[in-house]
Amino acid sequence: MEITRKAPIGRPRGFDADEALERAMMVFWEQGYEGASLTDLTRAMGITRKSMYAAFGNKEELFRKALERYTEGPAAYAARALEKPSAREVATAFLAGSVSTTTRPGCPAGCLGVQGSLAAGDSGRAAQDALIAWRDDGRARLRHRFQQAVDEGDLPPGADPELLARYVMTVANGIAVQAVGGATHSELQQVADAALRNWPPV
Amino acid sequence: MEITRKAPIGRPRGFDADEALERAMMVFWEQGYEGASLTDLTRAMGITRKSMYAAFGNKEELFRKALERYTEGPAAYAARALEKPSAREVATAFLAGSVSTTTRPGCPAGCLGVQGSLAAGDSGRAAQDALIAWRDDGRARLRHRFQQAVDEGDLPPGADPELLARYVMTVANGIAVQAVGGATHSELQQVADAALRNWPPV
DNA sequence: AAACTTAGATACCGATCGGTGCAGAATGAA
DNA sequence: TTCATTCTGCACCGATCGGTATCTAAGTTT
Repeated sequence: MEITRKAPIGRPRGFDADEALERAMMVFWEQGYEGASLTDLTRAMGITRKSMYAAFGNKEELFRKALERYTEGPAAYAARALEKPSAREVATAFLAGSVSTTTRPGCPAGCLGVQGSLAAGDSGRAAQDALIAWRDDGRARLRHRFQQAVDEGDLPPGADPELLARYVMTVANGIAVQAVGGATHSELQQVADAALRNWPPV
Repeated sequence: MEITRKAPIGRPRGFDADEALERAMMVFWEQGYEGASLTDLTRAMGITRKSMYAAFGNKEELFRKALERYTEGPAAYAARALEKPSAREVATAFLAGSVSTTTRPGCPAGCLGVQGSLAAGDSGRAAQDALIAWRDDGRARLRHRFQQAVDEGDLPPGADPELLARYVMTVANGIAVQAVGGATHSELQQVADAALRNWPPV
């Protein structure tokens, strides 16, 4: 029972799947799910349609994998923020990360988790639902973290973790919208600072 | 030189153009520019493609007219908010209006001015630009109003109208995103309250 | 070498996209 | 009535959509 599944017989893949997924993520980030055509995607990935289907399944699965990659890459600031020692630092790091990620040079403006999740035709409904679930998940993690802060006495007993999580997420979503409209890093960081000037907002 | 252009000869229009535009606005509101197909639009408007083209030009012009109608209808809260006597009331009314409009029963969730303006394929770029300009215009009006408040002594001399306008707009944009994700009126009103708990956020 | 799998290129599928052309009926002004 | 215009309805345009088929070439296993 040796585990010798090193190479699965046949000609090996001639492209770097991670690299290709990264490129696809950027296209989805900029154009959204419906706005990104297979022609756009495969051209950016440097592979043919057939190779894409063989490697990733179909457009929807490619999008889901791109979203995962986005979560672990550009959006990793969220997970890092949750590990900060105080609720104030969590909120501060979360918004600062959202500002940086939505205005990073060389990357599309805005947030992949927000792009294309607002309006959708029939073909984009599944992707839209996936993104709403993605944001809900992020909000739930913030809520749990703030609940923990209340339990630890870091936040006052009257603080409402649900409200605080929604508040932080709302500001972050607004920042993503502003970024697409051309707002700069420093402009949005000022907004983030203003949003947290009295924390918690009770 | 009499102005007798009452009826322009020929068979008169057999449908109410305002009513049709209202229906089109709702479709764009829900599905965005690219997500709304001509089939969706004309079915909702109750007219044929030909009639739509004769009355409104093309899809893009229809969208622009729908956006105007949105501004004067569901989004009229913005203009009303600007007339409030103090900056605090302006901000409060603006956010309350955005909460109500993005969660109004019988209307699509979210804001037409934000839907479909984040991600776009090639065919939606013009509409995307129009929406970004629309939001910029709203932000400029807020900025002027807050500048006036500073001039009048309603806001402290150190207050930054630019920042305040962007802050309010950012929260409103975030509220629109949250509404599409299913947030309720009361949840979002709590967020709006939290955002304005210390005003101005200096 | 045989078996197997993938790559690249190209053409194609049915469906839908935004937008038109056409036919025939309807309506009002001249 | 005559003429002009718009109505409805339907078929149609070229282009693009997501996805597939088919070919040959290439590389890695057994």
